[in-house]
Amino acid sequence: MGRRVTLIDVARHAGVSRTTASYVITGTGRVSAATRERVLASIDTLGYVYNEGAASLRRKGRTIGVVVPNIDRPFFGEVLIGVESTFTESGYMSLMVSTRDQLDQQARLLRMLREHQVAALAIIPATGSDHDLVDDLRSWDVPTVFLSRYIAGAAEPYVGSDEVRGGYLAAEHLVRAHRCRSITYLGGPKRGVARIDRLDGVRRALAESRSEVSLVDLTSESTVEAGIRAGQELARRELPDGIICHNDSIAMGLARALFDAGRSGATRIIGYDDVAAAQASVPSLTSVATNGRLLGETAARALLAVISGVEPAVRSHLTEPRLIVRESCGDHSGEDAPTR
Amino acid sequence: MGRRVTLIDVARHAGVSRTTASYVITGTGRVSAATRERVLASIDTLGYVYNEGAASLRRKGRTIGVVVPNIDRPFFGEVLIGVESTFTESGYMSLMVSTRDQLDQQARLLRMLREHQVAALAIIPATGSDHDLVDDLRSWDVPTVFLSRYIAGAAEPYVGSDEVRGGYLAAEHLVRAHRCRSITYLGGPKRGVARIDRLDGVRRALAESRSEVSLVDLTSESTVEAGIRAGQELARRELPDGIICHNDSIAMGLARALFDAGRSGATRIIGYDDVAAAQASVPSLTSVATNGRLLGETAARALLAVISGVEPAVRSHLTEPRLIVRESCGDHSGEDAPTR
DNA sequence: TTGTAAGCGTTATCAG
DNA sequence: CTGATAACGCTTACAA
Repeated sequence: MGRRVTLIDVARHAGVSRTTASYVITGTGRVSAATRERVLASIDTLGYVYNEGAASLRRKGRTIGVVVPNIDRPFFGEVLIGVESTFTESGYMSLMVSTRDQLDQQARLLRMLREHQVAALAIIPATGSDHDLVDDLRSWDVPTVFLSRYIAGAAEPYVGSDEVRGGYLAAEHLVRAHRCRSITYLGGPKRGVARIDRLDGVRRALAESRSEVSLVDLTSESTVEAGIRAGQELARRELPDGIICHNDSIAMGLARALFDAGRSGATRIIGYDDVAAAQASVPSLTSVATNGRLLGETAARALLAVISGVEPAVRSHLTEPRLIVRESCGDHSGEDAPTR
Repeated sequence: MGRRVTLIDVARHAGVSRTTASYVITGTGRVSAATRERVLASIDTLGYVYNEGAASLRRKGRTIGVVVPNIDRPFFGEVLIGVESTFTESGYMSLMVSTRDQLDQQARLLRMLREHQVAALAIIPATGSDHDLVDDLRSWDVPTVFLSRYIAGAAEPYVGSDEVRGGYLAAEHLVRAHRCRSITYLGGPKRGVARIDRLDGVRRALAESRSEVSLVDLTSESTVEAGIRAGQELARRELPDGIICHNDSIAMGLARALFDAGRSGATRIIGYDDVAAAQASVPSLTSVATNGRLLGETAARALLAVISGVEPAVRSHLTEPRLIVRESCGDHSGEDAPTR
């Protein structure tokens, strides 16, 4: 197990200076084709591998911090795919951490990322993150983008889907196509911005419809289990005409609970995110598609643009959600009056 | 925007040498309580942040490479949660990359990880990885563990669930509890080791049962869509008594397609991995639970043990899968003869 | 208990 | 086009 092969070894072996060797590796300086060949050959025979860490001591590093609440939530998984693939394609690596949606974890992990000198940061902030987080990141002074969740009242760069529009699309469909007169929004963290914005969109849609529509607002965790519990609860009372769920997991749990209660089809269900499983569920899930992967790619590209100096500051993007209509929101074959 | 604050600044400000400052930060040397306080105070007022990169130039680094085929497959997501949380708890950070299950991508990303001097490597190898990969990693000489997939014929450290046992459990249930006489194994990459092992277990179960049971072996992608297509195909012919799917996504797609064909309940379905959505699907999915999260934690711990010198070599682990019986494999209320 | 000094492997500046 | 030489920020014998 010999010593590590360093640039100096390569240089010696090729009969050039360290500088020249460095030039051919980074492609920076002007080097004659002949010497380049020689150096490349030496690298190969010596089995030299570039030391990114050492290099980062001088130039800017090539690792990027990626902060997510839960890697295993399907939607975040999609986002991560977009982020990671975009970065690695450009030669950057992603230091991914998952906060479990807890503020103390988030603080700890951000500190670690900082110590690792990440060149930029993409963050889906833990629910409850406030201006303290923004201040922290500002003082840190590294290009940052908020992804999928933003901090209320902070004008930081943000890439996400238009939540207001998403809520609007769902509610408008329930009211217009299905003549719903009572709607429940189910799930999500109480004060989450996504939730608030979507409810905003829902209310807007209700206001536009000229009929009286009642709106009930229920919070819950964003899991299948929570959806099941909520469904069991709801099934005991009179069901609303339509239920908009904070995500597809909740929606699937809800649908299952209603099925168990013998009330499948008794209300219209719309999910959110349109994850892969949505089309396979029975009934197949109508859902607001947000294209997490695209979101991730967009965020990554925005960061790369400022890292490479193309842009002076990170640009915000709001993507347009689409409503994917399937079976869970009721019959589309003809009229569809509420079956109260 | 001032210069970076370095250890030297801290030392000066606290009126000690760089060494002493370093000692209090790393907790390495013996420092008087008084000076420690002074240094800590200086760190705080100066806003010093430790430079992990610079430190790694001397001592071993604290980043670990994590290679996955697809971050967004639910099961891998679970595994990643386990890996990541275990590492960050011990102060290590995970450099995660996703190969899209392609060998060339995998090679490229491994090279990048190597240049980043990762202290260890956890890898779910891309399908088709062979001894070349093993050789590459061996020459690299960094503690490595194969996770969830191993390389056929290589005795490298491996943490995964007992696939043979998993296949056995599924088949045994179909044969014993449901008296199935024809079984199909559906999905997975043609020459994947998991697939081969599970089929092995299936055959073992069939051999143990004293009755003639036929086995059909169908490959497919591991997605919901592929499951749907396979289901449409299968529904056209005579269905087997039971179908064991390579994962839950396939199983859900399959169940949906059979439902659409009006043949729900016409066969018994068993999934694999027991992801969160399995319990919510209609019918709820019987599945072989592999506890991906535990797998990830185990692999991470095995690596940490050798990094920290507690163990001389990475230890392999095989975890025991469990069969979670739900509705999709048929009625358990009484007798259950095949309904041919 | 604290300080001195020699690296770690690369990049950047500035002459040749 | 090529080569010295000085950083970069930290760890770690070894000496005091």
